[in-house]
Amino acid sequence: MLSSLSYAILALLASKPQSGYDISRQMKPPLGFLWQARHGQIYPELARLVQEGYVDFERLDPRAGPPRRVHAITAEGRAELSKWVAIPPQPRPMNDELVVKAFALRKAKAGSAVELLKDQVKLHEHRLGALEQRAAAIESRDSGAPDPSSVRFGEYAALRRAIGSERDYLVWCRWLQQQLEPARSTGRSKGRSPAKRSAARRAP
Amino acid sequence: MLSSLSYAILALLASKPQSGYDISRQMKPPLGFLWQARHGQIYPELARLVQEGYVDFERLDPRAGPPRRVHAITAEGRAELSKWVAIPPQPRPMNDELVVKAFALRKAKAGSAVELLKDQVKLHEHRLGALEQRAAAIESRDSGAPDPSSVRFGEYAALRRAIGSERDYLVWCRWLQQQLEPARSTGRSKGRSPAKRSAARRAP
DNA sequence: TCCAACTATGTCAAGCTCGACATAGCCTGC
DNA sequence: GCAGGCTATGTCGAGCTTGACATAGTTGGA
Repeated sequence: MLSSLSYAILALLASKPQSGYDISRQMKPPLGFLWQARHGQIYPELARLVQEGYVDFERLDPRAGPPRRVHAITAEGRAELSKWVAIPPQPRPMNDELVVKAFALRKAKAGSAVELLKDQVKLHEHRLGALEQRAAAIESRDSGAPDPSSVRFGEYAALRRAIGSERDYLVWCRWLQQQLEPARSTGRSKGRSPAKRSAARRAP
Repeated sequence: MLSSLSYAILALLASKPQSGYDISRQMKPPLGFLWQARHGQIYPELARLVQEGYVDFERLDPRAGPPRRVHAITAEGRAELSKWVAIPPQPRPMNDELVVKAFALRKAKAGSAVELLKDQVKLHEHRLGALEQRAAAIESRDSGAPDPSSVRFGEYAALRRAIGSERDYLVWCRWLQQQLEPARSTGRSKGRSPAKRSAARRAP
């Protein structure tokens, strides 16, 4: 049985032959949106896939720069991948430290929490922007969403998932900021009525 | 340096003294919404926290059932927790097999993919329902969202995050289903106009 | 009566992931 | 000239996580 990472590598190689370095760039956190991994994990996995016969490679010696190993998926690799695609996925927990910090917020000063949230919002806005740009590039090329039979459909579907996820994350961060702001202000909140405060906190 | 799991345990113990079993029930996948972990990871971590002095416990021997160890956070534990809450969180990648499968979808029959999505939707609808019920219970108790100073605020914030995440996941699953359905139908699609098909696929 | 499921705690091997270390040539700016 | 950054590949130890195995009393149904 191959690891999930192996299948992610096979999926990338099925879309286009490429080097381990190319793969690691696409999977590199925090911008990777298919499967995040570091090169330290990718190269050994790639070597294993070659050994098992699911992938082969060709050495390329460009004039400039170090030699590259361009990997391609084999017929066996394609068969293995399509078998795997049809079986139910294993859900992985999305354990997020920020959620734990929000849970334990009462133990901290509200000020540091707001600082922390601002940084998080900035980080996720950056990632969201990059993802949206990529999705927009595909949409302008295909005049909307690509057809499921298109080579670009897979990337587009993965992008939509990542974009939705980031937007939702930002919505939550901003909701949390809004909750904390009235409590933090030392002077300004005096002018605000309790009714207004309560309305701002009310769930939709 | 403690692990993220340790802080999640401390956060739970800060809200209420409880046994390792209680903690493992709250963290048990797939319903855990603060931090997911199995008991096999929780008990050793709890023992370590006791050894480090961040947690202590009391043996309780109920008439019925096996003896329980009710753990409580110490003053040192609270200090450690509030120090940690103020530092920036480490982002963990949300690697989802289903996204990889969607990426590699062209390699599979559309039929099995739709089957698979239906199962996923059912699973996530179930989790979403359970989370919404919990959130609703808190909202009815507090007539809306709890105040940030409330003991229930942390749980409510974590719940909102999990609920948003599930809803977003379901939106994506249904979008993907919609994309695949027209392509899968062998006879029914003949009556549908290409314009309609294209409009259904268009990005918002 | 026996089997299954739940409470309650614990251990452990195997596998996955991260971050650091290592090498080496090329290019750009100071 | 040289420091820093990029391309490009690889190794490795430490730590995190999973899933199975282990124990043992209680409750409820077939």
